[in-house]
Amino acid sequence: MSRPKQYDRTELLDRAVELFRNHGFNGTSTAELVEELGVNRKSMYAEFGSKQELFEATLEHYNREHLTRVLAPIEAPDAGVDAIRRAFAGYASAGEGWFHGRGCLLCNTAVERAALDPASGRYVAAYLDRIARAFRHALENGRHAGELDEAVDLDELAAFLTTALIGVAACIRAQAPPEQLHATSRTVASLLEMHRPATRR
Amino acid sequence: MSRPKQYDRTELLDRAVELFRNHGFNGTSTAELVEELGVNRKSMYAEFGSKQELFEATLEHYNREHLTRVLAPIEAPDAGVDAIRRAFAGYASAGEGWFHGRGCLLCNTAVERAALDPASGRYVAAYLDRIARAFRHALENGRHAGELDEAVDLDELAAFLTTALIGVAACIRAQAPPEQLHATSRTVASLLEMHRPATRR
DNA sequence: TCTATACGTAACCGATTGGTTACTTCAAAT
DNA sequence: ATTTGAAGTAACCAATCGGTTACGTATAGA
Repeated sequence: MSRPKQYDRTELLDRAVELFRNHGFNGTSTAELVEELGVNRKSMYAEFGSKQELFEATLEHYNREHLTRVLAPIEAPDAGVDAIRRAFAGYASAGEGWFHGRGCLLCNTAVERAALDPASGRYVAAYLDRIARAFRHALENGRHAGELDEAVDLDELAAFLTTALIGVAACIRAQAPPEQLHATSRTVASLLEMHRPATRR
Repeated sequence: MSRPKQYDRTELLDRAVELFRNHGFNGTSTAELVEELGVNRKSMYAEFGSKQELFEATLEHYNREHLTRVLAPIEAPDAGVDAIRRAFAGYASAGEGWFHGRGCLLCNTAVERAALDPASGRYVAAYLDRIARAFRHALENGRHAGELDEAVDLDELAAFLTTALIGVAACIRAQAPPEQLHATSRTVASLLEMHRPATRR
């Protein structure tokens, strides 16, 4: 064979996540990518092809690695209503800390690129669908566990939770007051609580 | 005096709203602005100074004109709980039509620029505050009209509605399924309904 | 040790970026 | 009618954009 690669693709993608999340696609130049990824320009193009393809690989990586960790509580097989509640509380708290002003790469992409770039649009559509299905899954578990009234429309509630989660992510990116996010989390929790069957309350 | 202007500043700003809303700040070049505004490059710079200043003038214009119309129902002196309900229903419907894939300039700016550009950040913060105060105002009216339980924390509910509204705007921009937005609208309505005083229900 | 092969380096490419300069046009006040 | 001063025009600017080329380098297999 020949000289082995002196970089790790996964590490490069992790750094690309940081750049694209902070500055967006248009706001990140190839010069910045070369510098922050710590790789040579030629190697970067050899590995990813183009800025657009690097961006798509970054979205793919973010969805597979980062989002999987973030959504783990509600995607867990045994997730129930409480997982949803704790997830929102967790996101609200994250908005105060490290994520403040950063937000979620896929939510940022949803606003910056989805309507302009078909490839980004497909990733965003899959992202919204993944979230909605995760909520739907946790809500179904909750109903089976008797945490939700039979009259509740689970698809409708899952759609609402999806929009609310995007709202939280967008507001974290917008550097909204942390109290706004906590209030949102508490209100979502109270909504779920209101849907508990009366007999079990 | 001298030769009068051959353009109308307000018309220019309306066209700039379209461009910046559709392609974002970074995605809109000065060449596009010159062409779509239908004004000469020199005149554009004479009128606005720089792309950044034009963008800020556009945000100001959008907030003063467009948002004032959009928020009118909930900012109206006599707005109550029903105004909030109808506003969300209206936004959800708008997402199916002309706004689909466009969204709201200030919500888009919240995600694309707020964390990177202090001037944009200030406009976005004022925007979030305006929305929260509008909701708070309508909720107060609603309580006085006996539409809301005394136990409800109006600030908390207003903060939640603000996040939810940003979520709707972001999802419209992201070209989310229209049904998701209607489901969100209906769930928000049901939440408000649940807070009606029992004696009046 | 030699060689084939893919990696790393750096200079470079035309196109586009935001912004300016030198000049012409035109309408209002004299 | 003349003067005046800002509006309009178009060519132009350096800097940066995303991407490529030519060349030097290092390593695995022979």
